[in-house]
Amino acid sequence: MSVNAPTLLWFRLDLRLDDNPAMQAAIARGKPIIPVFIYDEDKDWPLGGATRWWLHHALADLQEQLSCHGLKLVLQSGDSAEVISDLVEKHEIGAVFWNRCYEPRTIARDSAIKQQLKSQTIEVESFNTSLLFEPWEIKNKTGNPFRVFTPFWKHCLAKSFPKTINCDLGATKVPRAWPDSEILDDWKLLPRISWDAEFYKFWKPTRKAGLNRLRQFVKDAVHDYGNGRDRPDWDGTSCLSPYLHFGQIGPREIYEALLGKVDLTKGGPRQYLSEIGWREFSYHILYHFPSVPTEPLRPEFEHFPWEPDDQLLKAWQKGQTGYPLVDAGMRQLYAIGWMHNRVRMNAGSILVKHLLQPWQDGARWFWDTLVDADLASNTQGWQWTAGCGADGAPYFRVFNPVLQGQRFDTEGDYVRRWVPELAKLPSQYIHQPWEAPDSVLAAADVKLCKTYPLPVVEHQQGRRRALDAYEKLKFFHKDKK
DNA sequence: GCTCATTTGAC
DNA sequence: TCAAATGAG
Repeated sequence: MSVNAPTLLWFRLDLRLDDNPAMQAAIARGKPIIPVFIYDEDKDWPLGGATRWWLHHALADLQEQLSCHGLKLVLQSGDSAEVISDLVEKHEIGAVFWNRCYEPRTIARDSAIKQQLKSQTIEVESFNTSLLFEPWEIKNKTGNPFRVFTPFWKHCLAKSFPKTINCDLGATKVPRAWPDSEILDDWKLLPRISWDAEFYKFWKPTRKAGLNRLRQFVKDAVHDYGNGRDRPDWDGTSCLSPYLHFGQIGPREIYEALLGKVDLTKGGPRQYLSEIGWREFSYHILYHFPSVPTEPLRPEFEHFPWEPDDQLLKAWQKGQTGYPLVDAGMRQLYAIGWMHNRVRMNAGSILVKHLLQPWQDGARWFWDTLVDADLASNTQGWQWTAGCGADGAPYFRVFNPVLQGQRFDTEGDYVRRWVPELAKLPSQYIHQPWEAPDSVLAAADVKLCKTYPLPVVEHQQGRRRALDAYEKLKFFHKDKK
């Protein structure tokens, strides 16, 4: 091996140069650095349209940042193990560093790659930059993983939080010869039909924009996060989820941005930090129970009497359920690749409870359409909604989308923004157009069943049916025992 | 085994 | 006020 055997720096869901321990290790090694990103499509969870869009821009942004230090981002597509072994051989790589991912298949793949490289006596090391705490570090007193959020997070809060990693980017060394790179545009991550126009209005998928958003959020919204996070008609959430997913911003950076500026022990800031905690918890669960993306964590739910129905699923996907709050959310999702969390809970609840559609179908749709589609968080969210996961909502809690709308979108501005055919309805009726007198409907140009549907399932009836289904499950469970 | 506590609600 | 299962200690 030559004395200057370069370091291969393998980028994955850590698309930033700061607070990047693999990067810092590569710099510290003192050899030329070859950054690479491998487009290796997962067979079970291929990237959805929205995440492909985000990834394209995140990679372009990373290319630009690397070029400031004379570095390139080598793009290769194909099987990760093959691409890496090919690069290692052709470019006499001396070390391979990366930051860890935690999806079950990725763990298996990366472990195999690590072993292979070790057997070739190549230096190889992986690091943590995506989580505050490694999933295997957190255990309850019996040595088992937590299954309930509150004790999990209390346990975490009692530990000292990790600091960001300083990267000495001025000290990077550039290789004499660069490996061939594919062209980002050739990966065709951007949509062919331009359905993404609204994406550009709402998002700036660069690290710098994410940092700006973070700074703004810490300055303004985090103080009233307790109320703001529940209002889809306000701008009260951080909107950092896609940046977090792709690692353009890390949780350590968020923690540090809050530290010293706000009191993290109470109020909005404490609540916001606990949302970062839910992200940690989701990864904890995914790591310890790797089948959760497709299987309910509570085994009795395998026998839940779902009633899969393509028409109902499609009505939900298109935002045609007849419940304005839910439809607004589903259309917001399709338009900008994101939905307010309060509305995600309501949209999920309607699909799973009122419509009796399997939560996995909802999770798949979210996976395809969300810019922040994240296996751990998406899975956790849907299992929570369906009541079949860790720390799930009690089954008898069925959201009433009308009351939720009236409570959290009080004037109906959110509905007006995303369901324009209801825009002229007065606030009193906007969450329940079927209750409006004919004269009000006429004045608002709403023709029920024509311009906007009646609820696909009436609330009381849907609620009753869901509760009955859960009730059956309970008996089945007791019989088995 | 006993006690304590529990993200997001509404009939 | 209600509900009530279950994890954690």
